[in-house]
Amino acid sequence: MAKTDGDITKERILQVAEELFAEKGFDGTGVDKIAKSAGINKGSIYYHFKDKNHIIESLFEKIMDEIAEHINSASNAGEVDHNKLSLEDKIRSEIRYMDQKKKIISVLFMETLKSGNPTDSLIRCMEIIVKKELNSTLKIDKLENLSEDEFQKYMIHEFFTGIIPVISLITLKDKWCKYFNYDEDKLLEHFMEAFINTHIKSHADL
Amino acid sequence: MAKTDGDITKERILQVAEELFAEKGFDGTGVDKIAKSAGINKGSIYYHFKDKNHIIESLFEKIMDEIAEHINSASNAGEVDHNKLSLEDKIRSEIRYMDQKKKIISVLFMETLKSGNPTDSLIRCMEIIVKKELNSTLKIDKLENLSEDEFQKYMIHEFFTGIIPVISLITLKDKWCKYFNYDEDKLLEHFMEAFINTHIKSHADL
Amino acid sequence: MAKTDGDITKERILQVAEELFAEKGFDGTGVDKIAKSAGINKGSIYYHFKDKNHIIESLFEKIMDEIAEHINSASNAGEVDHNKLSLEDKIRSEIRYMDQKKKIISVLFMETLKSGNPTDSLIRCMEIIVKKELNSTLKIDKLENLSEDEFQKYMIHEFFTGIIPVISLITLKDKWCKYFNYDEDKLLEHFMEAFINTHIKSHADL
Amino acid sequence: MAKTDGDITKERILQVAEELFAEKGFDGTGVDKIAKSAGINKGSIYYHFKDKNHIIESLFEKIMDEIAEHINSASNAGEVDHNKLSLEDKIRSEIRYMDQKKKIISVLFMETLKSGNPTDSLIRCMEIIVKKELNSTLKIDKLENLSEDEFQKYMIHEFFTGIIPVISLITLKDKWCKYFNYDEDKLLEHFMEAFINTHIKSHADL
DNA sequence: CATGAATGAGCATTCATTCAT
DNA sequence: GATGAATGAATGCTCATTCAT
Repeated sequence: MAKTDGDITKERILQVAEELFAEKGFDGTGVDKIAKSAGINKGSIYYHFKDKNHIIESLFEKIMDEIAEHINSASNAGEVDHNKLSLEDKIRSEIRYMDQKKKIISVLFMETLKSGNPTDSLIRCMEIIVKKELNSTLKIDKLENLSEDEFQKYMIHEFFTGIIPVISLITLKDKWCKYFNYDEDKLLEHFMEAFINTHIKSHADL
Repeated sequence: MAKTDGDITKERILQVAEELFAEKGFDGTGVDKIAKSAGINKGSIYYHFKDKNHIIESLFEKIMDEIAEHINSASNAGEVDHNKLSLEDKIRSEIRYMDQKKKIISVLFMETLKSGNPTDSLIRCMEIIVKKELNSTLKIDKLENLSEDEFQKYMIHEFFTGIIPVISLITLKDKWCKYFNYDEDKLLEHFMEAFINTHIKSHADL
Repeated sequence: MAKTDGDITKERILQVAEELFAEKGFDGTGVDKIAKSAGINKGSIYYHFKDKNHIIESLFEKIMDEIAEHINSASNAGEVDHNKLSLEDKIRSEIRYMDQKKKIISVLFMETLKSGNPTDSLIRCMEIIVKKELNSTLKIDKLENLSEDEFQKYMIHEFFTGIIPVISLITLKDKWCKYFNYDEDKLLEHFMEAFINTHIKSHADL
Repeated sequence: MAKTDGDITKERILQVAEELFAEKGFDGTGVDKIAKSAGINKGSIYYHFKDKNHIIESLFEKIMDEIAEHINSASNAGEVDHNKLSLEDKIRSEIRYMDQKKKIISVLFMETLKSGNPTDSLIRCMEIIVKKELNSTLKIDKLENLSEDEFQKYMIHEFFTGIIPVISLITLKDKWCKYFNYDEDKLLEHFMEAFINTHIKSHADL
């Protein structure tokens, strides 16, 4: 299970690609640049990935696995630790977690916005989160017991008023702060207040 | 003031470019393709636009002007007509308006998500809307009377829990419906409910 | 015989083209740029000149006519005025004259250096000068009396050790002075000395 | 130290480029044509050279290195061999050497003639030769002992009445012979005579 | 005469991809 | 596993030229 040289190279490619895709977009990033930034030979990339698309697909799979794992570990590790946290702290903690993933989330977002692209990974990825969230929010044993409409109702609520504001915050905060010349911490505070007064408050009504 | 041949060509380029950028992204769209889709010669594009960037910039300027004008005309035309509408209807009407602009908004969104891009047009564009909204929401004569922090507080609230959910709805709804095989009208209904229960409700507290 | 608007435009085109060709070379200069620099419409150029080549050809004809005229007027106007000048002053005066034409001479030179170009205008142009010079140097009534070899002998002597050093001085002096950070007047003095000690001195032997 | 495939390709590019640049000039030669003439793919050129300018720069560096080496080897190999040659033979030998380099010298000349071009390679290149020549002509131990003006005096003399006639002969002789329908060998003889009667004779006075 | 607009071929350059070593 | 080298299609852009008005 030890990491081979190849594994290390592969990981470096993914790491660098994530960075560059977030900076310039998938189409705006050349394989050449990935290779150069990773300090490896361009041909090497094609040893590890069948083509450029395979790189972004791997990135998408990786983030989806990580999020799934994060969600499970959170609820497991939790019970004791996690439940002691206030709701606000939980949200802050989630935002902090998301912030670590902001690069790949930006990429996910950009690609999903392209209408001519079958990519729906942002939705697929966020579905994992929302389903989990729904699971803990609702006192229902099984999600499957919900009618499609009820499922969509919650899904849409969580996605558009919960997830989307958070990932927008994360992916846009740098530009926001630069544009308004505003402090990031203050932005986060105001966001928290707004988020609690909208999305979180609405949870009480469910 | 009559439209010259050149103006018509220029408009067709812009029109086609908007469509294609929304489909494949800015970097994913070749100037060749724009020309072919517009039924004109590639060189012609460079007669009207100094380079490819100039096309997207023109598109951004155009949407910003249109939105500014839309906002003004809405509040002016209003008083009688507009005020008769229920709040819900007003929101629906705004969503319908935004829906017409969804292509360029997608492009705006994608480009703003690229961290290595100075583009902040999405923010700049939405700032116009939020400022106007703030103006009518608050009973304050002048926005300038607000402290920077208070201004940011409202701005952040409106942007991340008001505007962002709406433009996400608009730009992602096609993929959402396809992914979940769900009806667009129903999606809209659920969104409306969620939006009212979160963002709109929070307005009462201001 | 009055200059029409068209004539003025044509002259401006030629003037600007000369400037730009000397700066960037014929191939390095776009018709677009000529038009822009001349402050006229690109199509206009094609009213006055059938194609880009026609511009440079006109330029070449013009300089050849001017030089022919200069040579005749010099020897005519002369006799009194001109003959009063010392040999050195005559050379200085010729160099000053050439200096006014340095742009077109540069172009002539560049184009003649291209082996794949039928252009031999530099040679043709300089032939005029050398023939004239020979005429006044030699006490022979008719150049035609010379055998081909004798003609070539003088021609080659005048061209390569007389004309060429002078036009090289003229076309390269700016770069020389910049490269060595040397004063132009001093360069001219040193050149004069060298020129007199080589080419001019050799005239005594003829 | 063995030549790799890449080195061979690179050399072929340089070789072909030199030929074509001399024929049509730098701006008149497309990268496409270089590739086709070299029998390689266009993209390959950009693997070996960062851009078109890099090709000409490499060519300039190469000739400068070669000339520097030629000059050193000439004076070293010499003493015995070389000094046995008559002055005339030495000149002929130098002309023959220059003739081998006439293509790149033409290019050097053309580019240096463009006023809008920082290129001063012709001067820089010839400086090497003149300095060396000065070293052997003058009985002075160190060039550095000369005042700037004295240095310039000799430099200008050698350059404009020595080097320039020679490289003009070399770069223009084909056109001269074609224009006058004259024999190349005879041209060379006449040039030699003229050159000896001007530049070489002047050396006696130094 | 001059202009705005267009055209298609050509330009330098970059792309994703392949493959022998 | 990794590298250097190559390939051909496509990129963004400029070119000389044309022509209706």
